[in-house]
Amino acid sequence: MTEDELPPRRARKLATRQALLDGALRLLEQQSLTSLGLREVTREAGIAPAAFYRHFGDLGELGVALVEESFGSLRALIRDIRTPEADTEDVIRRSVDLVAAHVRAHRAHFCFLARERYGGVASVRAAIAGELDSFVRELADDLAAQPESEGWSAPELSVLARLYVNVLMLTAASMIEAGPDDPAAEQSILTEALMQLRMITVGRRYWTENR
Amino acid sequence: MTEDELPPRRARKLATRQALLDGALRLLEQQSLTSLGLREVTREAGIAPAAFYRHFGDLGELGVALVEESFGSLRALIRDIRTPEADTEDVIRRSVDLVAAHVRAHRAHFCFLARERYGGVASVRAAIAGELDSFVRELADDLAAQPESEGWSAPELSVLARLYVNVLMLTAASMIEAGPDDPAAEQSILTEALMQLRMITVGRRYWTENR
DNA sequence: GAGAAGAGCAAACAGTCGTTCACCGAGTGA
DNA sequence: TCACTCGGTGAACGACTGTTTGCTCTTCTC
Repeated sequence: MTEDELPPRRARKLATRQALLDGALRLLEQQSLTSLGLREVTREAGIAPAAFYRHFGDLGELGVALVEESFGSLRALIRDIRTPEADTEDVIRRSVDLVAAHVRAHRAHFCFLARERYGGVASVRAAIAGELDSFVRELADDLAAQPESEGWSAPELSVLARLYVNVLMLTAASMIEAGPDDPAAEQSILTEALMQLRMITVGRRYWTENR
Repeated sequence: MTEDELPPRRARKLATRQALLDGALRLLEQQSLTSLGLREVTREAGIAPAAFYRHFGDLGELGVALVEESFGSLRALIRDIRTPEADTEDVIRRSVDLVAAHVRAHRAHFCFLARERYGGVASVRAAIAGELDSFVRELADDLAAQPESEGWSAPELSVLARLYVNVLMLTAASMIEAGPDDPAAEQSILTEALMQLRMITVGRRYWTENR
């Protein structure tokens, strides 16, 4: 096994930086980024207020860092969803299951993304939009590689991909809003998402002959 | 023509209440409800901080009132969209146009709704969700009355209606994010929304034979 | 026209806020 | 080993916060 691989100096700095991110994320489950206080965050992280400036110049910077962290864990989910060959129904079903599992495992991250996607900090909104765009592009590429996409133009595939992504993001947001302790509500949200994805996919199948 | 119809006492009270709502809405274009300050709002409305309590016990109460006001203007839009008989393509096109016009006319209201739909104040989130639910129910009823809905169950119609509503709400949110002075971006958002609605509608047409 | 009601005000309350500053002490690199 | 870098500290700053209190002055009610 390898050693820590990091000089203790940098390691400690990264650790308290992470403490700041974790503390902020915890607080952001109940409020929005614009209402977050610098002292509040440092209190939650267990450091002095002034130490904040050693890591971020601004609470907005911390917000952007949180976006990167959130999408970092999302990328694993995306990689799991992207399986080139499989029955369409299976892909849909597995996508919904994976999103559900991921929301359960990273509730705070999704809560943050849902809240700040149209929140009050422009730089954070832009960061989220950019990450979602690259997600949409990846999905559009995957869709393009499938035989069902014969006769589809690139813009059409992009629009379809965004529709899929939006449904999944709204599903995640609904799960967050339902709370973690309501399996019945969660189940109905997931079956609804399943049906919406199926409807869209039926539309996709007959699109070229009805466009 | 009729007189003011209102005792001057109540009229004045309603006027300053409206000034509070207007001022808050103006501030909420750049921040979120949880970060809104009571003094900030009263300053914007031109009254003393203490006078706030004559109208609302709480900033959350003001938020709920803003939800009602926002959906009040939305209801006019919904009534316009609901036209029993028309070609499906026409309905889609007209819906997108109406949403676009309504966003342009009531930008601040949509900005508020997009931001607080998953924002930090639970009572406001609940109020928005409730209004959206009743919107979904109305649309589902309209859809049920159409001949294309033969063979559809009530839950299926509800799911479809929610999908339509979500697309329209996300379209509005995208328009807000693009800003009022970018006609090119606005046009591409609207054509994307149009295509998404068409794809869903194709799915609807072939749903019963592919479900 | 007298008295009650109530919308709005200024002032004061104890807190909290973001930011700056000099300073400490442990890790770093020669 | 010695100078140095630098993450973290505690104190202090003025500004701003939500809420309460007692008070005006207009409007309503009888």
